[in-house]
Amino acid sequence: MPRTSDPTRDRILDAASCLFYAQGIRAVSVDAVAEAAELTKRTLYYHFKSKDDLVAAYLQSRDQPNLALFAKWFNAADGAIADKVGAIFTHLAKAARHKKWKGCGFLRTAAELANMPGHPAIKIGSAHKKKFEAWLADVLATAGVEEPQALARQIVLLMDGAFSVMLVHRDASYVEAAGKAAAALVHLSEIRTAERPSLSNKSQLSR
Amino acid sequence: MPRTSDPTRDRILDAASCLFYAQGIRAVSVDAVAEAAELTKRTLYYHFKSKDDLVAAYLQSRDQPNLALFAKWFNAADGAIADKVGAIFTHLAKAARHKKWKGCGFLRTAAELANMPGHPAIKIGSAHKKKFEAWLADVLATAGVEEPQALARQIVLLMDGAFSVMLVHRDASYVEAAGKAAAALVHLSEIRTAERPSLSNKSQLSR
DNA sequence: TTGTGTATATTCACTGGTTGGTATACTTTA
DNA sequence: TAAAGTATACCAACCAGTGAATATACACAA
Repeated sequence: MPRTSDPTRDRILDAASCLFYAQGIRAVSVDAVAEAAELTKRTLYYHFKSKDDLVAAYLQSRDQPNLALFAKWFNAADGAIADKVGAIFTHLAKAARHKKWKGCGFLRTAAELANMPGHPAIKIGSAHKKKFEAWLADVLATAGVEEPQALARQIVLLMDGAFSVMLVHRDASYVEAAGKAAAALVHLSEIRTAERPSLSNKSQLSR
Repeated sequence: MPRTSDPTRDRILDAASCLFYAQGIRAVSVDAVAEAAELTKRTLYYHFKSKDDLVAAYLQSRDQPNLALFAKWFNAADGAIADKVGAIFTHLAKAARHKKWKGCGFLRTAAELANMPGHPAIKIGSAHKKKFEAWLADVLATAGVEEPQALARQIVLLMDGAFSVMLVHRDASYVEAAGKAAAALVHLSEIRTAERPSLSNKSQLSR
């Protein structure tokens, strides 16, 4: 029976995460992961049944930490809902300026494995993105925004667009542009909400 | 002296485009390209000095056709500027429903080669995306929209976001959502333009 | 027309290295 | 002792790239 924590497995996963994110899936060999984890390939194959399995585990291990980070950025920000959404992009822009930043691991993996639609790693990526979109729709709904699900999807598109465009241009101002667009779309929803005669006008409408 | 058209080179490029787009860069071997082009690997290496060179040529060959396609979709659409921009997304959504569609080759290549920042293929991708953004800013400016460059960038972010998210979810409704967001942002710019007292109100403002 | 030189274009066979994955035996630990 | 975990050594297939020989095409001279 598997223990709840497995140090060796975690060490492999840490090494795999580092390498896969930095260099890509197919560019990193199982040998390279084993060497980085300071053990032999045979041991790695004792803990993971194949490379595909390892790749899936890599993305799975990034699921909760990533979601938690976005939530932290959102919750730590002051101001109206548009400002809190904007804060996510501001933090993202800062992270994107780091040399080691290489975009979104989920999107890059999906891009690389686009010819394997049923790959477990892509399913994990899909679930991750869905979770983020659902969380965003939830906080938007709580803030009383009109059509929170549609707005959340639009913001996700801007965010993932920024992730991807950055890989081509390496210019963090694209992330800021995405943040401005997101804030504008949030304001637009707030205006629509305020205009609706059946609802009392929201006090947090900043202008 | 090289001829203006080189059938053999073109045949290699066609085979490479097919395979690289369908399966990804590192997933396709030079042998596979040579076999698809019905010649030996050694002949391929006579026309291209390396695989990297071939990859760059592949993207270069997609530059103008892609831009022309977007321009065609835009020009063929009737209505206000927001509708013409929306038409690009509508056509994109239709294309995205095809089984063989695998997103944007430029973005996917950049995602796969993210660990090689100076790779010629990424530079070609960057130039391609810049060209599209500049073209979009130009048509927006011609339509009399406020801040055409900022708006063009936001639309590009939505479009590339749709390209990328589609690889994860395979759900064309994301493209439609991006189109709606783009149209909303265009309308927002038009409203701002109409509100500006120093400019006479534009006649093409549809509503 | 025929022969010859030359640059272009193509092929076969090969290299040295890497790949994902495994058969088997050894070591640790409960 | 028995199971879990690790290591050595190995495999067949594949990889990007190359050396040397060859085939083709065309210019020009005899």
